[in-house]
Parts: sequence; structure tokens; C-alpha cells
Amino acid sequence: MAEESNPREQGSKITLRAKDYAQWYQDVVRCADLAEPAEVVRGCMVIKPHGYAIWEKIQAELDRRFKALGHQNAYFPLFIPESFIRKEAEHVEGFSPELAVVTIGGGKELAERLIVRPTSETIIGHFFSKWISSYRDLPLKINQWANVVRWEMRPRVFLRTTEFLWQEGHTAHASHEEAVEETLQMLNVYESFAREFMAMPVIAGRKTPSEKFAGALTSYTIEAMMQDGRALQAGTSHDLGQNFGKAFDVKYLSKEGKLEYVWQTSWGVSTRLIGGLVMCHSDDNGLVLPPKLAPIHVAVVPIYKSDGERTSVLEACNKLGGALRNRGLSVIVDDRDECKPGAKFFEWERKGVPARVEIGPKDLAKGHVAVKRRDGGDRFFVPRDGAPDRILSLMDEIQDSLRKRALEFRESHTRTCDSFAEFVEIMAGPEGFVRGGWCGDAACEAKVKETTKATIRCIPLNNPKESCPCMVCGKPAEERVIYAKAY
RNA sequence: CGGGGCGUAGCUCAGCUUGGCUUAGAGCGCGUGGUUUGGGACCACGAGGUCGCGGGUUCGAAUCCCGCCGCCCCGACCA
Repeated sequence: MAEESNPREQGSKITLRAKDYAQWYQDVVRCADLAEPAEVVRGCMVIKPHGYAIWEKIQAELDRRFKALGHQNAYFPLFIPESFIRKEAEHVEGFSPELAVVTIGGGKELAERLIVRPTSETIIGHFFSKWISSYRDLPLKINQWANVVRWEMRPRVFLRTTEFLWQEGHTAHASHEEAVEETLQMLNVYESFAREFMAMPVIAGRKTPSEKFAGALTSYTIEAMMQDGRALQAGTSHDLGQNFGKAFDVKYLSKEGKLEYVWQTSWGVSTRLIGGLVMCHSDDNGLVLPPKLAPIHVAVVPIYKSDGERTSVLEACNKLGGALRNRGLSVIVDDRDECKPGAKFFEWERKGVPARVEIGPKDLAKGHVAVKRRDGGDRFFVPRDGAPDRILSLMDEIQDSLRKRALEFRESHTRTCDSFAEFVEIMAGPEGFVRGGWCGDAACEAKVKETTKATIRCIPLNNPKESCPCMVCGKPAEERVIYAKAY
């Protein structure tokens, strides 16, 4: 049905996933009214109310989790003096190509150019050095919700926009051990959030040196699989070592009276998560949302002909709506007179509302309501009395079902491979994840990228040691890593 | 940055090759009135456009020429 060339479908047409995955993604984003390309500003997007509501839900839960672990929110300047960026050699090299620079302010050329922050390690490092003087000031655990700008070559709504929203956590510790612990703890927060709230299973692991954050000692990541088999880096957590501590002179006096550099971490997730959410669960009819992140849980659609029917049907709808709201659900009773029920069904379906309830004269007579879940299956009926509780428990079922479905998809698209020739063949096809050995040589990693465009997404945490051949050179390797093409 | 596409009504586009037959059009959307309402309703009337910008050619330019700007898509980078 998504392919009908009915003129009234213009602007709301969704390309089939199997036909053109990239176009399908854009269509779902547009039809679900999540965001639109800003057009007047290259690479930027307008996050529309329905999309922003999802972001607010993501924010609320992550913020809760961060604070529960002792982090405090703060806010740092949008502009960073150019000299700050230059203080950490690897950092400047990594970010230079994608910086936006302000050269004029108030009509006058600036004495020092200002960088629109691409990330805040440098300016936060500067302030940490002012705030930290004793081991008693540590650990310092700060989080910032902010926008950042990276002049990417090819923007894509949510997945890679010039400006995006994110949170960046920055912490300083007295020991490397404690910093590593923090890095892994926050990676774990991301992993569990993705699994529990987004219903998106991810593989948590370590980046190879060539893929790590510019300026970090070690970077960790969570990698999700999209429905086209590609990987999405959904969040990162970095062990910064003393690199920024040394660059910004962040020192403290230890208990023993010695002056030491702090050990820092940084970690972030962004509005890219929304893109991941879309690509993980949605289908040819539009957006599919896990209930825990859905701005609207239930759409109640009244069906009536006469005015008399309208009154009694709407009364029943509002009563059910109230009962559902009392159970903590967000409900819309779609009492618009100007469109027919069918149009309403399509609209809420496209927007990913997890469940739809229909109430009409027939239902009133039979004492039940009709329920349709967005994630599939036929419409079914539940008695009116038990409907609120049944629909509440349905939310958990949908959440769980989406997670299981995504996990099964990932598992059925993950292959173990020992031969480079076979690997090249896999990457030419419908893709997916490949578990293959890696000897640790950057040359082998580079060869994979050159020939297939795939990369090592991560070396999974708690990876079982396994003697296997390096998938590229055949030399002995100690463990398998995740190879995939990425967004 | 390389390759491709596009800029005409709120949206999607036709018209451009062969300049005048257009007083710039269509569908969708929007407004008003009526009939409708269990999977995208229909009829009637109506509002809405300096044809991306700047030059040029011509009696005459959305259409031809030159220059500029912008956006989207496909490749090399990232959260």
C-alpha cells in the first residue's frame, strides 16, 4: 500500500524498506513528523514536536541515571578560544577538518578566533584546572546537556547533522583505575538504557586505536545493528588518561602532598539515538516506537454516525482515556470531526503510537473495545471493564517483543567467519555483523576498510579468549572482533 | 572535495527542447458551506506565485546566454 501512486499520498508516501533503505528512513522521519531538514541552513534540521518529545524522554531517563550515580549538570560556553583546541595535539588533528569558526564579533574582527564547540573537553579542562586543587575536590563528575557543531561532509537527519543535541559527561579522578571504572560504568549505563528503554540491543566494546576518540587513551562504544545490517555507533565513553589534564594543567595535591595530574573521562550520546530508534524498529507503514519512549502510548479513535452515537461513544472514549491516564499512560482521544476513522488510523500508525483503541456503537453494545498493537498482529477485543489494565500490560509486552525481535534480527545477521574471501562476499551482500579474528595489526584493519568499507566496530567487552586465525592475514589471533559497515 | 539532481503556490511537480496561443497551470493541502464517518470521504465555491538572485539577448523571457547563490542525493569522515 505504501507504493500506491494515489495523488493524495503525495508527501506522506513511504518508500519500501527493501527497495531503498536510505529513502525509507527519510520517509519515516518525515511522515512521523519527527524532524525535517532545515534546508535554509546546510546540514541542519528542525526537530519537530513529536521528535523532540522523544528526545525529552531520552533525556529524562538518562539524566535520572546520571544523577543517581552522583553526576551534576552544568553548562559551559558555546564558544571555545581557538588556542584551547590546539593544546591537545591529537585532539586538534582529529577535529580541525570539521570546525566552525567565528572570526567576526560585533562587526569587528576578533583578536582570537572562536570555535563553535564540537565537544567540550578543552574548555571544561580549562575550568577543571581552576576548580581542582586538592584530592578532596575529586572525583569531579559533571554532565552537560548541549548542542555541538561539526561540519560533517555528508549530513543525514538525526544520524549526522551539522548541529546536534547531546549530553557530554566529563569527570576527573585521582587514579587511572578509578577513571577506567567510571568509563566502563557509563558505558554500562548506555548499554542498559538502550536495551531497557529503546528496546535496542547493543554490543558494548572497545574501539581499536585507529577508531578511538581524538585525544583519548581508549574509547569504548555501544554498537547497534540497523535493519539493513549496518552498525550504528550509538554512544561512546572515553578514558582520556592524563592527556587533557596535562594539556590544561589540571593538577591536584594528593594526600601524600604530591602534585599530580588528574585522570579524566568523557562520555556522550546524542540525538543520533533517535535515528537509531527509527532504523531499529520501524516498518513500511512508518514509525514503530517502544512504549517507554513513545510520547503518546494510546490513540483512542471514536467511531460514530449520528450525533447521538457521537455523544455516547465519546463519553466511553474519554472514560477509557481517563482510566489509562490514571495508570500513567499518555493518551490521545482523537475526537476530531473533520477526518474519518481511517485517516486517523493511518496518522497514528505512521507516528508510531504503540496501541490504538477503537470504540464504536457495536463495541458499546457488546461491552468491549477493539485494540490494535502497532508492532503487528490483528485487531482484537477486550472487555471494557478490564481494558485499562489489559492495555497497561500490553505496553510491557510490546516493549519486550520489540527488544526480542531486534535481538533475534541481530543474531540472525551475525556470522562467524575465518576467511577474508568469504568476508568480502558477505560485505557485498545484505551485510550484517561478522565475528572474525584480528591479530591486532592496524594494517589488517586498514585492508578490511579499503576492500569492503567495513570497519572493526569494536572488541566486545568480556570477549571470550579464543584462538582463531586473523581473518585478514591468517596469523594467530586471540579473540574475535565485530566487523561491519557503519553509518 | 569529487559525481549526480534540483530551484515555478504551503507541499509534490508540469510548462522550458522549438521564446508569443498562460491573464503562469495541475494534484494534494488550506478556508467556507453541505453531505459523510468500523482502514487515507465527496461536491460546490474560494484564498494563495516579484517562476532562487543578478546581468544580458529580444518588440516580447519561467523558457535562450553569462555569472552567482542555495538545497538535496550518491561516495571519502563522525555522536
